[in-house]
Amino acid sequence: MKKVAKTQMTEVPISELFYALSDPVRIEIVQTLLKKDESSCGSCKSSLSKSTMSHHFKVLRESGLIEKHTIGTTHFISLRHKEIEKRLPGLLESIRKLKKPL
Amino acid sequence: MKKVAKTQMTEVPISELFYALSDPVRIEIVQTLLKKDESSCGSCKSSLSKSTMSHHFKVLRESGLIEKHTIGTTHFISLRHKEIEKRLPGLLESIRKLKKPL
DNA sequence: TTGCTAGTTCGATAGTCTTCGAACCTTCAA
DNA sequence: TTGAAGGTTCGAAGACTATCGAACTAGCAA
Repeated sequence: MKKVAKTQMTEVPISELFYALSDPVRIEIVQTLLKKDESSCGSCKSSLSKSTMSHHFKVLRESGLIEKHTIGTTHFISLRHKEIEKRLPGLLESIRKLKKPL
Repeated sequence: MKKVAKTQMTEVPISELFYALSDPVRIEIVQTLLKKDESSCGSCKSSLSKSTMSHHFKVLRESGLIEKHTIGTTHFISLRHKEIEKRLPGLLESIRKLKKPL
């Protein structure tokens, strides 16, 4: 039986999770995911370069907020709703309602 | 009529609020305030220097999470419960329950 | 194979953050 | 007035961050 190295939400310190949300770009990504439920990386359009966006996705992933599953050449990302709700109930609903400036 | 320059919670971008919570030291301060309800700066004891602690209090204050009222030579700080609850309902209750490592 | 698409990784740069000790400020008490 | 207590501010050091373009990787189609 192979052990899947899936990041457990509870392993990540909560400060890291808040850190992931401390950047307006990343909050906007989360909001996009809340609307679309799932999305390819590219569909989170932004004026930033793709390497910068890739960096932000990585931060979100390592904080345990999102996860990625690749289908062919497209990398789909989605929020880890259950885990987030378990740790910080209501947070996602609050973020959904936020308006700019983030 | 003098204008009181009290920071309005809604003026501060939400990313700044999350940033304030992205440091374990500051989360611990918030937890302390949740237990004691109000506290002097000095009572949030820590191994860090007082200038460092002062810095963290400033970050928390500027993010709108805490406020300060001075009585004599002691500076009391307290959480801005209502404002926080309005913007991020349930957050404080979640933070109260958090265990180390933060 | 070749080339395209969609992302990741690398190296660099400029800016920001945490932390400290030293110096400073303010209030109160002797 | 002097001194102590409780914080704040300053300047500096070292670590970390956001951002970019360039180079790279993996899957798919022609």
